[in-house]
Amino acid sequence: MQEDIKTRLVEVAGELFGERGYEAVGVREICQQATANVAAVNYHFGDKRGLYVACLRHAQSCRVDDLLLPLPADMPAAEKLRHFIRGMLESKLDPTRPQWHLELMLREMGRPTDACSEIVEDYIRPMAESLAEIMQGLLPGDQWNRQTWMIGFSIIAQVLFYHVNQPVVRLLMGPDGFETLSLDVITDHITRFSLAAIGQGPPVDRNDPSDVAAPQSHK
Amino acid sequence: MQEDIKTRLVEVAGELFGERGYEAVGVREICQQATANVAAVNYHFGDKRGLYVACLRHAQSCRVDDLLLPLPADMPAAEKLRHFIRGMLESKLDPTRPQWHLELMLREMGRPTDACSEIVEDYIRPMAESLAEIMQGLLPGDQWNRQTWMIGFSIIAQVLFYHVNQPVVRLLMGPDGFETLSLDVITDHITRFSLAAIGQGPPVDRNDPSDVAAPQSHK
Amino acid sequence: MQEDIKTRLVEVAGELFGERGYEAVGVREICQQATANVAAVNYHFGDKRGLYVACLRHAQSCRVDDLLLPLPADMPAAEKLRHFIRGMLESKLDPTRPQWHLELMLREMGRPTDACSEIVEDYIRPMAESLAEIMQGLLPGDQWNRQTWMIGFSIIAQVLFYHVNQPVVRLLMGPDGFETLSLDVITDHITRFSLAAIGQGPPVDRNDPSDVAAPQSHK
Amino acid sequence: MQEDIKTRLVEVAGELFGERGYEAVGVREICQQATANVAAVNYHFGDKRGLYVACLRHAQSCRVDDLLLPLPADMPAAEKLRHFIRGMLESKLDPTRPQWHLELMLREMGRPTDACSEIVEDYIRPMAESLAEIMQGLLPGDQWNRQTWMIGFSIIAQVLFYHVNQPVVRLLMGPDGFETLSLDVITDHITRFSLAAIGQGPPVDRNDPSDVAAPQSHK
DNA sequence: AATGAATGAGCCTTCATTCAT
DNA sequence: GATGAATGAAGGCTCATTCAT
Repeated sequence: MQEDIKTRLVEVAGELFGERGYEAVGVREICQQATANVAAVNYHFGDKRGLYVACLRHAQSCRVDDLLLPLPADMPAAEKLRHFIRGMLESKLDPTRPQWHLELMLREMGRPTDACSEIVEDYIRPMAESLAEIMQGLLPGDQWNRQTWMIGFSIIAQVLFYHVNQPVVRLLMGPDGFETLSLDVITDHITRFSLAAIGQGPPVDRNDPSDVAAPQSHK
Repeated sequence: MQEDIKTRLVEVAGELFGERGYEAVGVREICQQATANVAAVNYHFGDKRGLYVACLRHAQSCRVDDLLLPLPADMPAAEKLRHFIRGMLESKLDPTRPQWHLELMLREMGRPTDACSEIVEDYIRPMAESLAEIMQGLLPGDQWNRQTWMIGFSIIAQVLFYHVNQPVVRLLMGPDGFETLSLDVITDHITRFSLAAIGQGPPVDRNDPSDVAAPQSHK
Repeated sequence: MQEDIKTRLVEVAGELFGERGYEAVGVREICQQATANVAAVNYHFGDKRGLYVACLRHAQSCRVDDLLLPLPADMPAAEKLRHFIRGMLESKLDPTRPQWHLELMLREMGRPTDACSEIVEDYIRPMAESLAEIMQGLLPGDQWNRQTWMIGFSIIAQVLFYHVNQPVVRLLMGPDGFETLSLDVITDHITRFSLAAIGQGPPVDRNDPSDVAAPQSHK
Repeated sequence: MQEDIKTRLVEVAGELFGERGYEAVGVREICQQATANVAAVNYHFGDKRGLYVACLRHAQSCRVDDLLLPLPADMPAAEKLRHFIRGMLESKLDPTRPQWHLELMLREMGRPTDACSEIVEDYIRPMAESLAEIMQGLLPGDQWNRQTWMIGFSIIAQVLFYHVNQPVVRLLMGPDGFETLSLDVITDHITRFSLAAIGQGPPVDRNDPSDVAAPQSHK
């Protein structure tokens, strides 16, 4: 038997909202793809916006779980960071999992609606805490001073960049250059760049020949 | 006498597009706010999309010039980088100029339309080249290998983060904490973080007491 | 209870289209006269053109049946022709049935759209075949050579003339003269003219005094 | 030097109106094709309808002349009739002369506007008189009784049929059959059909083999 | 005399939503 | 509880027309 209609509606709508934005998607299309009645959205969620926040909530409830899975205690902090970064990047590039969860969040963060603060508390802050914990392993000290925030932002920023600005990156580097930016390459770069910035690794070298030849030497 | 109607249309529309996105804004509203006729958009710009790209072009033409002003040749490369970063950040926070210029571009980059490649070529690429030149001063070598791109992206990413995710940052740090993130503080952090990452400066230290007390020691 | 809304829409639209043409009629006006919502046209017929072809189909389905009713096998061929001609003329003058059915078809024939070929096949060709059959009774021979077509056209042409050019005829003959053109008079004239043309009756004589006095001697 | 703007406007507009109908043609298109200003129509003709009636008048003034050119007095009446029929048909099929004059008239006759009665008096009635004169040569007698009118209508009707219903004829006969309907063939048929109908020629025979082989034996 | 920039009414269509079933 | 037919508001756009020049 097919899934619950409400669930189906949320999943279809989430995907479309993530893909094309709130305004560009019509309820007709959503209901049709979910094999539901046109009135189903209004019946189950009050109105279109109600469905949107339902998607947001669903996305956050799903994501929190697998982004925060505890890493082995004996893993080196640098390796934990790499996992964290890779985990965030993965959802965008991994075609096997629905990417709209993160997509939707990013959209919400870029231009916050009423539901934004909720998202931040339930989704973003846990992630930030997770990252803070990792950094605590790298640079023990006071946990939440401004400096810590900013370092965290610098790391997250790099991840988000590849997430959000993919098309611009493609245009800048050309299709061929862009193709070489595998998940591994990006993960490796951000990790090394960030570790070096906080004095926990060797600096990144533009002229490092190993980079071009064997992008992921630390895998 | 009031401004040229075409200009007024672009300014009003740009603001609204930047604020709410292309689809969420109607030409009727634009024309009303610009005290213009409903048909004015179609008359002057062909159609709504035409007005949109006109906004995009206007935004880009305003921005490009002042971001690329040549820096003194004798300025240290590290200082040039700081200026570059500060320049980008400034445009967001400077209240004397309409902020929709950047808003609109960010929107376009996040969900590129046909006009995106043009923006990239005319606005983004020159900026990238400007940054590459600075980096050439810091780390002489091949100019455009992949490593170079990624380092550039890591720097830009941090700047964009504070542009795009301002509301999230405020929510995470709380209003008080957020207030301390002056333009100087952010500039300083990104510059130091990036220089350290490429081995051109001391690592960033979360526990550095000087940071909290006197954020911008290099000013 | 009032008629089905779809029917009402077709009837109102058909009348207006027949009266003023496709382009000169707006959906607003149609819906208003049919006491329906503005969106009703698009909901029920897809778009305005959809309503138009619906009108066309309705018109054709109403007409086809009663024009083709089989005539008694023992009726003389000449009499069959008279019935055929009278049948065609009747539909124009019969006040009990909406005259827009024919109006619309004539319009379509004069300036054919995509739907024209359909009308021709479903409405015109059966009529042509019906006429051909009658002529086969008058002049046995090959059924569909070019000559046959042209004779048929000459007959139909006369009927259509009185349909289409009624106002011109009135102006030319004056109101009084026009009044004497009863259905019987016209039927009689066309029948006699056509029969004479193919050698199946006495020639028409402009000076025949019986005509003026007792127009329909064969009634 | 180029023609007068007013003339150019009338000619371009007449052609377009004749081709696509009044409503389907915009003043923009007219002015553009006439290399005139958008406001020229309103300036010279008051409004769009003013231009339309100007076209009508122009058409009538042109047509009257060459349709009524006096035929040689010694020409047999039957031959005069053939010339008359051919003259009317010609304007449609002859590509060297602008066909919109007649086109426009037919349009006006089919659905008369305010200008119709004027057209009838200035254009149609002279034509009718011309035809009546020819018929007087064929069947001397009272000039304007009803019978005369109807015979005239029967002749005109056939001509108009091929004029107006060209597309339907094409669909009915198929493209190949239609191609054989040259100007000569049609002229010949109508002439023979009409002469036979009034007892001034041999009847038309569907099975006449000469027709198929040599369509215009009387040429 | 003639222009062309600018107008506002109107066009068809699509939208999210509602209501009787 | 759930539907789908039907709604009215709003969408972007084109139109014939006008007015200052």
